[in-house]
Amino acid sequence: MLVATWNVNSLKARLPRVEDWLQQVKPDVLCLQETKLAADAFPALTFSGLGYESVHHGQGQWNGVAILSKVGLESPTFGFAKEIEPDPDARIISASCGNVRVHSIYVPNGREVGHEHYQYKLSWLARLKQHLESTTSPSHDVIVAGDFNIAPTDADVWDKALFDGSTHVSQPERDALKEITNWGLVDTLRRRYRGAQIYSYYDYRAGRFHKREGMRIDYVMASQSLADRAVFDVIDRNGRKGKLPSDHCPIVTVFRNGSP
DNA sequence: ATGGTCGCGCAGCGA
Repeated sequence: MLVATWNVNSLKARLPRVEDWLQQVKPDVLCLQETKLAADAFPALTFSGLGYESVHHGQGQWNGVAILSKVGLESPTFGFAKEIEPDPDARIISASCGNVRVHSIYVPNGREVGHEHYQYKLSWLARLKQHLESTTSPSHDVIVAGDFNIAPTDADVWDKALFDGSTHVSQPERDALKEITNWGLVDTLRRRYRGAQIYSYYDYRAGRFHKREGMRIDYVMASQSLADRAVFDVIDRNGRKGKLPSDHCPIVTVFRNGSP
């Protein structure tokens, strides 16, 4: 099963590229973030024409997450589980694709350390852990994929000194991420390419992409049973090239089929 | 050069 995640930075602006990418890569499951679309503007018919079922949690203008699947799409949920303090933003959607529980997430940016939005980010990460604990078990096949807006280690930013003291690298954010991975998730791409300077996001400004000055803040996280079957991981730099790209690359992981 | 670009929506904010 080929699973991918892509922060498209407006699905309206990016739809032609997403269509092309789907036809070239043919993922079984694609998690999208920052659709920036209202519910009634989501192009479900375009995706069904390409063989994909889809679900979308949108609010229009900002945020918005979706899951596309050609291996089944059952039991969708929108936002956090109902016993958890609700999120005013559309940042998480979950569904079962085949036998895998998939969560497409867009973690808040945080803006600046100490900012109100930074506290919201930490709170959101704690609620994500609660959501995982209350909706599924790490002993099952679980995917949490999306834009985490956290560089897990200093190897995940192009200039450690430049980011010193800013969001995405602060210890409380990294600790909150560790809490989530400790629940039972593996960053399969980082496991395969330990220490490699490879990035998923490049600021549009200053020619960052061409200078390879980015951050790795998007990942496909898999529970252990799935991670044991991960046979291929890649950050698709081609997805960031050419005309009208998102500022994020698609991330792809391939899992071998289950059972021995 | 002390910024640099997008997307939103139509000013200026957010990323």
